[in-house]
Amino acid sequence: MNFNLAMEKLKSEGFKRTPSREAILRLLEREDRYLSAGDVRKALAEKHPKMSQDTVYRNLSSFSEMKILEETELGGERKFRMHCDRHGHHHHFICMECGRTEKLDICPMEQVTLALPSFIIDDHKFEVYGQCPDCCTAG
Amino acid sequence: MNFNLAMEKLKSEGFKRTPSREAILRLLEREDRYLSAGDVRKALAEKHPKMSQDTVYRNLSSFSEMKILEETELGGERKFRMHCDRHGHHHHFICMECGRTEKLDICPMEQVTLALPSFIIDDHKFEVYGQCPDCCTAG
DNA sequence: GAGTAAATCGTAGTCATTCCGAATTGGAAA
DNA sequence: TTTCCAATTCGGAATGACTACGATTTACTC
Repeated sequence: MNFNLAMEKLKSEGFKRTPSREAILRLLEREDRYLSAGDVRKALAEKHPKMSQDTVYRNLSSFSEMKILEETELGGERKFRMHCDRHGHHHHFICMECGRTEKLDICPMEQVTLALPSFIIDDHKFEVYGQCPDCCTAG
Repeated sequence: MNFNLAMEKLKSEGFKRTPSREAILRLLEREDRYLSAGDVRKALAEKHPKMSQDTVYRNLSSFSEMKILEETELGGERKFRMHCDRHGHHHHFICMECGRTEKLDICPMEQVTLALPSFIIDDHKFEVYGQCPDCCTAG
């Protein structure tokens, strides 16, 4: 998803267009990796010094609920990135050095649903952690 | 892993046998599902009212480090369960109602390592969330 | 049984996140 | 364009999980 699509989605869901929301979404579009609320605040501190934490947290949660963002929980923090909606269902490799993500199309959920016939399955999480090629050589 | 094996492991790593550690490990053996530090404190409150949070957190972390426990992060909390060491590498289905877990032998990591030849892969997480058969009918 | 390092206690501190009342503002309606 | 109001934001306080730390107690060795 890109910035313009995200703004359309916001409008269609009855949300207002505010400078805070524009700045947060522009940042996430540019970074293309998982950022925490704190990361967002730091990155916007210069151009938006008065943006409160409440605003950052509330908007990130809203965006995540309406699927503009993808969300995960890592190292005791909630982290967010732009939703990859050009592709179907997918997961990510996450570089623990730089935060870079790599899309993975592999998902074993078909086998899981077959293996658990009497269970209701609502959700799942599949994430791979390590170092990306850039950080392998750098470290 | 069971209580006795866990106590052996503690001894072999030079840890002392204390009433706190016994109580925590007995509880986790009995429950056989993911518990948070808070869950542990509540469950032990009657018989061990003076056990401090420091003791609970420190011991859960130690046990996790030495692979007596398995650990995950769920709903903003660290959760722990006895390590399933009779079986090889595995993952879990986790019931969001009662916390019951079901072992999954399915894991797609071979395909992932093939798909990411120039990445260093250190770890991964694969969890499935939903309702177990008991909670399906109850809910 | 005495000595010592480990473990625990009680409490205070940290950090991410949420809550809340007051002030501001985007955007529809007049 | 101006008015208006619910949505949004701000600032700061509150919450909750987790960690840190000095003082005290305890498990284990000799």
